[in-house]
Amino acid sequence: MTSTTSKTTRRGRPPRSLKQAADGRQMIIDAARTLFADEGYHGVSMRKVATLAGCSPGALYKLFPGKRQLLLHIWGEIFAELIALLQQCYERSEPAERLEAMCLTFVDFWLLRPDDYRAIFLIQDQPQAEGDSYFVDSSGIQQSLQVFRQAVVEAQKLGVIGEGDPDEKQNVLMCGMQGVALNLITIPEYPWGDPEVIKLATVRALIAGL
Amino acid sequence: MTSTTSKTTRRGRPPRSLKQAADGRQMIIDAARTLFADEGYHGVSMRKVATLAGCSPGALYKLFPGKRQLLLHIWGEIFAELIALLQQCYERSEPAERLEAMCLTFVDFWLLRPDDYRAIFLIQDQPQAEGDSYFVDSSGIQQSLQVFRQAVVEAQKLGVIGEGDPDEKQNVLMCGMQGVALNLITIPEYPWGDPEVIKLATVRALIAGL
DNA sequence: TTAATTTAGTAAACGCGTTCACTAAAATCA
DNA sequence: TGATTTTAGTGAACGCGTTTACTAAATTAA
Repeated sequence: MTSTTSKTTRRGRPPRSLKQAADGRQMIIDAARTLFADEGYHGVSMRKVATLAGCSPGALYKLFPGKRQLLLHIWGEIFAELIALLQQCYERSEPAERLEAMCLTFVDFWLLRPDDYRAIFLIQDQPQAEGDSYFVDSSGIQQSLQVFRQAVVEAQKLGVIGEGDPDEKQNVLMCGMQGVALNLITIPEYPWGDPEVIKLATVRALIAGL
Repeated sequence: MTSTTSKTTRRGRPPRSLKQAADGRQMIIDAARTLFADEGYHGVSMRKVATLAGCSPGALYKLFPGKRQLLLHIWGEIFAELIALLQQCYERSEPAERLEAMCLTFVDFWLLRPDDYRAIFLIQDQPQAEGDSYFVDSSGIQQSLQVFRQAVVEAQKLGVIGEGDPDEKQNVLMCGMQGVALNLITIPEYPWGDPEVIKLATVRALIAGL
């Protein structure tokens, strides 16, 4: 124990308050967003973000551990788009075909946005620090995917897919769908055949096999 | 027509002969291989390769359009390892479980080599030129995967998976397996649960649903 | 006040992939 | 023999992500 109350007055310059830090982060995110909207992914560089945010490149690293963690907040918007589409799909489809329709929507979403897909999944700078669940926590992916999760549960009730842990079923579906997107987008030279065919075949196989 | 015989004597310095170019490429590849063996992926930089090969960084771009196309030749060796494992797996397993065993081997291979996986699939510098099927052609992936293809065909004969285009079945399986690897490797923060569980669940779902 | 301590932020540097202006070399044409 | 043309190869440069040495600022302790 350093002290009983542990409120031994600190000695040097105080760090930014949480609010200050959050505000600073928001400034930077806004700058990045502007840059992204104007010039696309390739236009978002740490140097340009810093310039637009009115600070030095190094200063960004006081608030974000790296570029990836900064871009995360932009990716959140793209996921929001995906979720919105899934929601629409959920509402407009019949229960029996709902899961398949949503899965196809999921894959199509990425196939139509190969650049976004690459930027989100394919950019891994260095061996990421362990335990800092930055990605999922900060963008609330899990919660957003709840509509998908619900479709899984309902499909189970309808007997479209088997019983068992719905989280596991959902994960299997997501892995499979991302696999299709990954392969078609990053290895376009391989003779995958008609994208529609492999997309449909994969989704149906997964649903039939679950 | 510029000329009937079209063998109008060329005017300037002649370009490297095909053999010269191939030899030059081999020098560079060997340098890259050495660097890779000594220092891993992060040790392979165009500058260091050039130094080791005894030329300037710019010279590399006369023989390779970019780093990715240079690394391709190293990746070929990694694939060879994978193919060897698949071959072993084929020989050691019973026909009825062969396909599942090989699929699991496939996924495990990447899960045990996340750095290799990232280096091969996740590094996409710029929008790739269209039509230059560099990846598949140069490393002969398709031909190497024949043992897998054979397992698919045999599984069809045994009724383990359904009938239909075996290429399509193979593609679906590969997409699914890569999907598992991709997700577990690049989004480790997400609660995928036990890797073994999702791996097995995905492979079995695919096989059961095909 | 002054010294000590802690943080914020900057400017320069590092190594990177890649491009480009340029020089050197090797061939043909006059 | 030049003069010309085409390619090989170099070295400097660009912009990048990131790190680091340092300065400025803000606080407490003496």
